[in-house]
Amino acid sequence: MTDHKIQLGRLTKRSEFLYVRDGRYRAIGAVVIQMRKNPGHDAIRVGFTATKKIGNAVTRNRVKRRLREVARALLADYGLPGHDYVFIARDNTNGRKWQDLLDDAQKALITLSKPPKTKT
RNA sequence: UCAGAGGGCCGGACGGUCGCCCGCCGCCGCUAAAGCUAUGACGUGGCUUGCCGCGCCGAAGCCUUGGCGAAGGCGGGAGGAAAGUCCGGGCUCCAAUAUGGCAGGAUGCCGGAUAACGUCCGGCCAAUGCAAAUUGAGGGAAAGUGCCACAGAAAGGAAACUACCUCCUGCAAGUUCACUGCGUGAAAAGGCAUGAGGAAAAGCUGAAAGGGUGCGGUAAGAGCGUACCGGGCCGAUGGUAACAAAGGCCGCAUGGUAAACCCCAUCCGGAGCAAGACCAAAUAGGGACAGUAUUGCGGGCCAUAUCGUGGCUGUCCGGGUUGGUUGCUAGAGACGGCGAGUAAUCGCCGCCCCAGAUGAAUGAUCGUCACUGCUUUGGCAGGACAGAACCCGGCUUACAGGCCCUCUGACUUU
Repeated sequence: MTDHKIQLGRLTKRSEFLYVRDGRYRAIGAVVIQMRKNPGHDAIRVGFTATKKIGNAVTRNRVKRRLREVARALLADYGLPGHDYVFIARDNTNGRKWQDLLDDAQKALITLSKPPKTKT
């Protein structure tokens, strides 16, 4: 159980998003998750991205809120400390059922938490 | 009841679980500054030699104020268009954006409202509609210039052309009559051609053809005359005005286009909260003040008046970029009542505080009930347009579904 509060940090600068973009990523269902180890801290930090391809400002806001709830529900259990995450919305994120969206993100996070098989 | 016109309003509701942003409250912790003191340090005096008095310093102690952090409590938290960024203002800077002119731009019936507007309200005129109503860049075409495609004879000082009418001359054939013989003469009407004149009524066109129709008139015609319609000029009178208009005169004279140039009138400096101000960090040009020289430069351009700035010397210090703070939300403010006004709107009183984020909060999820559609009547789907970003007043555009009020026309009934 995770009774202790895990403080989720927030990515706010463009350079931080660009840093995570060069890390590992996994796309399942309606969500794409990028992850990269950040030696500068040992917390879990997260950012969200919804491009204009998703829709107008109202849909982009709603999609980012859903992804934020997904991250709050899952990262405490499946996130690795000292890593930065970026959740990217896809075209069907808005219409995806809530339980399916949770499953997608959970699978992606489990895959990412295992060490990579082929190390380059 | 059906069809239609105008205006106003709402933009699902309730609950469970888990969260976000801002403000306030009190508690705890940390921290900064000021103040107070001893069981403290120092100086000095007294004496019974380890106590007392005085002065001063000064906390890890007390107290006051401020800041930060975390558990908690309370309050608030997207729209009618928040949108497009199309107008108008407030606010800020641009070295002063002052006065006059030019250029450029915008607006354009009249009156009112307003901080202002290209907005709104009321009215006038024109067009459309049976009507309620709607629409209108709605000043000037006798200041000037330009343009009027295609078609058409002609697209603008009214003339040329076709066709029409009259007259002169010429031509050849025919008709009739006479003489007579295979021809001659005469006559009237007509044909063709040239010329002169009349007239602008007819000419397929075109968005538009220099008033229209009828009758008379005439060689043919013509406002040539006349009746009606249309038009122009003057205009009693009404209205603040746009404008309306009784009546009179004129046979009728200056086509359209100013979302073509232009003319007239009114208004307008530019850029925008990524404006601007402050703090911290770190690398090259640099900045401030004083003295000196007196000319150049500086609003889109010119002139006037001030104003700012540049060169050199001396002294003293820090700006682009990144991050943070501020600007930042109490305002042409919301609601209610009364009053003025046809209305837009304004005045007074009462009451309230109602988002301030910055990779950007204002929610995610589940259930119930309403709503809409389909349906085998059990249920199954769906929820429009759309997200504050300095703030107001408008305009424009988008919008599922629903509610209310007023008015018009037709039909039916009483």
